[in-house]
Amino acid sequence: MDSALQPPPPKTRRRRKDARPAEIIDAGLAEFAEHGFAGTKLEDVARRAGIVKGTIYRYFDSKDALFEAALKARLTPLIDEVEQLVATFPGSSTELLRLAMRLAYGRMFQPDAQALMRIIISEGRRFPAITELYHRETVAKGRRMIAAIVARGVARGEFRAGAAADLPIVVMAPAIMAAVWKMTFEPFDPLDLEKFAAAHADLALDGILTRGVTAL
Amino acid sequence: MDSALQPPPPKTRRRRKDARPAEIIDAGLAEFAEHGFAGTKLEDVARRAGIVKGTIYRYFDSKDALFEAALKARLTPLIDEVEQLVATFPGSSTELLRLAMRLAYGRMFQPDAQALMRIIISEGRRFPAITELYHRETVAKGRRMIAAIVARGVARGEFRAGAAADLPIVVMAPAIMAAVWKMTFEPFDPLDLEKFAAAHADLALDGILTRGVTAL
Amino acid sequence: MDSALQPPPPKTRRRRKDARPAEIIDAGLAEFAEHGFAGTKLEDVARRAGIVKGTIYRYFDSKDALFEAALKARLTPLIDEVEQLVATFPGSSTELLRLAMRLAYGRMFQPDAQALMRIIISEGRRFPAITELYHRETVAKGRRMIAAIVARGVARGEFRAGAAADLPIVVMAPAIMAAVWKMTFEPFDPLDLEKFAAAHADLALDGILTRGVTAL
Amino acid sequence: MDSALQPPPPKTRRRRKDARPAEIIDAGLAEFAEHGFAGTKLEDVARRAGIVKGTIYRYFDSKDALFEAALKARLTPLIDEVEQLVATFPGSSTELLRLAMRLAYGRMFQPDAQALMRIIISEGRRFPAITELYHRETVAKGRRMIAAIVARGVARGEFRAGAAADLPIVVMAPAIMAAVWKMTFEPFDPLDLEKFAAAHADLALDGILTRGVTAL
DNA sequence: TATGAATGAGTCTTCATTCAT
DNA sequence: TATGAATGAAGACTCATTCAT
Repeated sequence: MDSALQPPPPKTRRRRKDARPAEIIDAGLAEFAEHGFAGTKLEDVARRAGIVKGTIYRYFDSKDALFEAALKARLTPLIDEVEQLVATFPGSSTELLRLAMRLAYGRMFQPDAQALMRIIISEGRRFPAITELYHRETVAKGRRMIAAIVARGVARGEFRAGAAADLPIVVMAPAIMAAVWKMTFEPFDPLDLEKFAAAHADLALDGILTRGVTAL
Repeated sequence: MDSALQPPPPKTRRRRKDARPAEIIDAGLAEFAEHGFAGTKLEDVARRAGIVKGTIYRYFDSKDALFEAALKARLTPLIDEVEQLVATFPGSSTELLRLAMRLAYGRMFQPDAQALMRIIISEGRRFPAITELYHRETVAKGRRMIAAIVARGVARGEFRAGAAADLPIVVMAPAIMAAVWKMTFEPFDPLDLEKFAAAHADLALDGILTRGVTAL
Repeated sequence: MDSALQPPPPKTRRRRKDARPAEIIDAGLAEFAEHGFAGTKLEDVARRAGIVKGTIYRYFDSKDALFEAALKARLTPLIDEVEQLVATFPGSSTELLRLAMRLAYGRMFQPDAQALMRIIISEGRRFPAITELYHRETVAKGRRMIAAIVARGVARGEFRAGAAADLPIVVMAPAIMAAVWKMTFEPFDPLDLEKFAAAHADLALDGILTRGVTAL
Repeated sequence: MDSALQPPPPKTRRRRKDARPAEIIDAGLAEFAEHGFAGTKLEDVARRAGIVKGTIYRYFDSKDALFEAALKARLTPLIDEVEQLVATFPGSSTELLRLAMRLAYGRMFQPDAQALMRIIISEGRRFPAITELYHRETVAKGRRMIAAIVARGVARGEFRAGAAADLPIVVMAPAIMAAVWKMTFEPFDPLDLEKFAAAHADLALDGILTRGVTAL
């Protein structure tokens, strides 16, 4: 997916370490995710990219510019066609929801996506344009997708109408917690993603209440 | 609760610039939450506290020390007695869970708690000791609490055993998403906390599936 | 005259090298005159002022700001009262002109004035605001002064009306050449200022033609 | 005159970007005059010459080398034969002086000569070898020329012996002021060169005093 | 204790210069 | 020969920290 961003290796051997923008962006993303914007030293980015500090400026006007470019490069927009998928999906809404959850988990826990998320949470306030972009291309689309699925389920009588269905993002919410957990507490208290995803699905579909019992 | 950290106002009037540690900590917390550790300038902290940069060093050895002190000061440990509450709670487990959720929401969205959370997410990696402390005093306790509640519900036949009950933190997970959302996307796409909490409770208790239908 | 710009020495002993703005300005002016704006290193300015690079920034926002401040501080405006002097001068216009020339030479060849002039010539294009200020406060006033003197001489029948009297700045012009010469060729071909001033006066008053002979 | 420095265009058509030394020198001279030595970026010189930064190094060893080469290339030595002209000039010394002044003005206000002068004034101190060369080839020769003319005038009884005749450079001095003025204050206070030259001649020949009146 | 000036170790950024193609 | 990428040594500017008062 991201591979489109990295042009194929050049035909002839390169100078020293092959330092095209893409590698700088990779290095930058990693450093920004690790140290935050202010805490990142361009020297470290350069070293990680195998080049020298000054070279960064051949491709990016400033640290800010690199930051924005790096985030934008990795911000892989959710495909809009999902809504069509929803419309044409042959199976049950439960299956569809499970599929969506698998996609979401599969995507959210890619290293790049994790890095991006961490950066957005940490630095978003200072880079509203990027936050807005991220929100528009990823968050909002994801929300529309899950809303469409829930709406379908309700329409077909598979899902309950109610407060949860009215704010369907809550259905996907636990995945965010898992992501935040992983980027924060993993070293002290690792999270078993498989189990968590299963618990998530279990909760989201059936709730915690015993079957047949009317919730308070 | 925090009051223990803020000594009672002195009996006599203070100088215009009243710069005790607590005010420095307040200022520091705010600045750290806003700009991150590396991005925070002690000069700004001082200005916000109404004092002068050098004065900070009268109370804190270094920026690091202030950072740790500020976080520790605001890190209000969850009271351990909750488990007793769970043991002695007279009502239904649903009621108990709703109560816990109210407590959680009431607490997590205090400005201080939000600031703390944001800082932990942003800077946790670089300050493992603090992250660990936060995890121990807040996260782990919260998890034990919710686990106790769920266990009680299951034991009393009110809650389903199953994947969710096995990883009960998932029950509280959506609140985290709300917190992250507020600290990140609120300006672009505000979240109605009341509605969200209601949807959360609705989902957590009943799931999204229609009643009486066995989930796939 | 400039002394007004240098506050009296402080009552108590100073820290290290006594580094108030005025000393930084002195150092800056010297360095700028010697190396031009771009060629001047703030480190050198600091060293010359007996301080450290960073200290400059306590007093000046940037190299630019120091540059402008330094020039403005040394730009001692010509006193406007000269015109009154012209109106009330009791002697002949020749005496008055000689007096003005003495003043001009006495002033233009002060080290500060030389430094200022050299900087204005070298950097004026890049700092139009300063050039304009210099022009307004020094050059234009000087020109008005000489114009007034010449007008007086013409009115009293002492000076010839004619092309020179119509553009009286030409009367003072040779002094500029002397200044430029001194700042440029002095090491190779020193200029005897006394002799030059005498030659200047001789030329300006009598011209090169023999008396009684009508020029071409 | 300069043509010796610019080789004739090649017989065959050139590539689009025709970047021989002469064009680099043109560009360099312009940039140096505009921004000074330190303030000039080779990248800008290259762009102005229609080539690329690295190419400059094919022709010049360093920025310094380009600087010197550029100045030397434009430094058109005054022709030594002037002295012969003086010796053989048929007309009056006044006519001869006027002729010399016309030549001087005609030459000094060429764009190249202006650029050169500005650079010499601005950077001369840092490049004594060039300053000395300029002095030797232009200034000193000019001075000899004017000295010869004045001497002739005095010898023929047309010019007064006296202080001005003893330091004949003062006769030409106003032209320098005009040059400095043009390169510095022209945007704020333009100088009418025709009028100035006329005033200059008027002053230099007749002085400001009324005819028939003994000065001072 | 509080201040504010000073320090100096960084950090970003620029740019003359080199080098492989 | 010309290019354009890369280098690395500065240089402007910042800011945590120190220190005299």
